[in-house]
Amino acid sequence: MTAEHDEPEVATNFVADLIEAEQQAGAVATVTTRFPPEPNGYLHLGHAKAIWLAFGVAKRFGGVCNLRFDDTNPAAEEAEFVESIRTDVAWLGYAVADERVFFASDYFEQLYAWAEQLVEDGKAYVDSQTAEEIRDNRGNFYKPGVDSPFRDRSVADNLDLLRRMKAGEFKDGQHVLRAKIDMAHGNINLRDPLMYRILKERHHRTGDTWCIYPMYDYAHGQSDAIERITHSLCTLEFEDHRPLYEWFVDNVAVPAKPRQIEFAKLHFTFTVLSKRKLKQLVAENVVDGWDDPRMPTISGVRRRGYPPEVLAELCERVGVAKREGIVDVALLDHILRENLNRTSPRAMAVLRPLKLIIDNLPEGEVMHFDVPNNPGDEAAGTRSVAFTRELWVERDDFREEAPKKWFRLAPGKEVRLRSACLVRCTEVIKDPETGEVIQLHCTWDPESKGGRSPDGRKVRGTLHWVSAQHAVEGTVRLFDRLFSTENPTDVPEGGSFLDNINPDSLEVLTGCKLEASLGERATEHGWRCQFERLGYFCVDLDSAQGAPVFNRTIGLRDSWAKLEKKNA
RNA sequence: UGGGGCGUCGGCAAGUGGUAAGCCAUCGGUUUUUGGUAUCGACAUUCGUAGGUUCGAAUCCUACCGCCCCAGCCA
Repeated sequence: MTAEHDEPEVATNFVADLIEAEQQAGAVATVTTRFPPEPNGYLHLGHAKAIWLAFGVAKRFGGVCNLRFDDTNPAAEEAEFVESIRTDVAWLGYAVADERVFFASDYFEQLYAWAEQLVEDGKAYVDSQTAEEIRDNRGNFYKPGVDSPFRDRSVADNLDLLRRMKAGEFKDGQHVLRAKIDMAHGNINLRDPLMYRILKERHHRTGDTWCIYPMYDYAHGQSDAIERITHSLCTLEFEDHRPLYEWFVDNVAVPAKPRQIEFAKLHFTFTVLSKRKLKQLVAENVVDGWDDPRMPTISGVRRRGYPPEVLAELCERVGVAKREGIVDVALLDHILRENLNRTSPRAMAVLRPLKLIIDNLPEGEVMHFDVPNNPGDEAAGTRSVAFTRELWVERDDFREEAPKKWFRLAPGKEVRLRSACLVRCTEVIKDPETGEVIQLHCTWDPESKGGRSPDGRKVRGTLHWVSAQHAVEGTVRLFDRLFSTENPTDVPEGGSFLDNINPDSLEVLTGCKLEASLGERATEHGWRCQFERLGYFCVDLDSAQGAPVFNRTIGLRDSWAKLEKKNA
């Protein structure tokens, strides 16, 4: 047991390898990256990967990472999203200093000055075709584009027009500024891409100062250069934009030359991760908002009870590559459970209560048992739990006719009540009308206090329980995956991904019986624990004093359910 | 009929000329007062296919096949 503490291996990836190679090749500036969200929606698991990569790679090489809002389209963006994004990034564990938070809109003035320069250099022109004409003349995959009739305007005319565009003399769509590159280029992005469009739209930060706004391709690389970004990481669909990114950086007098590197997005089975679709789920009330615990948004998983470290661990294990793949959500589930098992204190709660009476225990007698808070972690200590004649146990833990390998309660069967004692079922009371089992009678073995088997007899079933007299009532929400098919977007002609919604993704249980200690947590929103034998839960935002509400983050692995299903 | 990418186990993913890591899933065993956890074992004679170079190829060459992205005044 000597110093075998190897630093936890940090998995490598092609981006890190690339930077390392650059550093070994010689003088490199401090690695600077950026996470550039557009403030037009909430962040989701896909963004978590981009954040983890951008911030992670910067940290790994002793550099920094900026948070830059790519707010070049006032028609879609709102300050509300700026706030939610900042909250989410911070929650993920990346404290971004205020002086590292930027906005593309901070650079509007500079970007415009460079645009005039490009015009003066004869490398940009004002096009006055209609949107439709521009589209038609752009050609397509098979047909080269056609030069705009305005392509050869004089520098003076272009400058004049551009200034008047900026001054607000024209209507939306009347003119655009385009880079003069090559209308016949195989890469359509280089067929004289638009740099500016007229948009008489109030911007969430610059207000009405501007009525022309730069397009992504023109703004992004230049913003990177201004911030001295060395490595501009983005997803694969921007690969064909790289030549354009480089064209601008080469033709504008920027102070530095950033490098764009693309990686594959994250995808999960049984999940949808596109802003458009997530927006649709919210808009059509399929879920209860962006932070619905079933949503794959950062705010959703936060409310669901995910610790932020789980997402970083996930990214670490999935890796970074250029291959577009779909990660099995089971991996996420596994990492989640692994974290929660290690960190969650245990408690007992009965979700679907059934009364159990111990006949040979006097009424009014209260015993207290010491229960470990985490059997895997002695340092977590123990707590005292009250035990009485009348208890609540889980309905699912009783079967009138025990199937093969059933270790739980059944007439005549003996089970262990966790940390308390052994009891044997002696009588089953049913509702004479409905036949429903409403109460169980048992006798306990006083020799088995603490749950030990006094004579070594095998008792394979162990049940969780709550003293009826001490129980606190609460609501528990059970979540299942939002979609019932592995690839929700794979739908037949005319179908919608909404057709694959799992109708049973939410189950709300009221009147659950919680161990007394749980009642004291009702206002500790986000507090996590394990309900023994059931899963990991956390206190929901809706929880209040006297009316606790718990969310099930994820269930425990259930090999009995699996066995039973297999035998069915 | 264009341009840009990608193809290694069911799913991720290492490997960059010396004879296929790891993780998840799956299956089986052990331990167990959570049918949980932990732990042990099984799981690619083969790297999209076909040729070629080489003593030796997932790695180099050639051809072919398959999949993804691009035709917003979105990012």
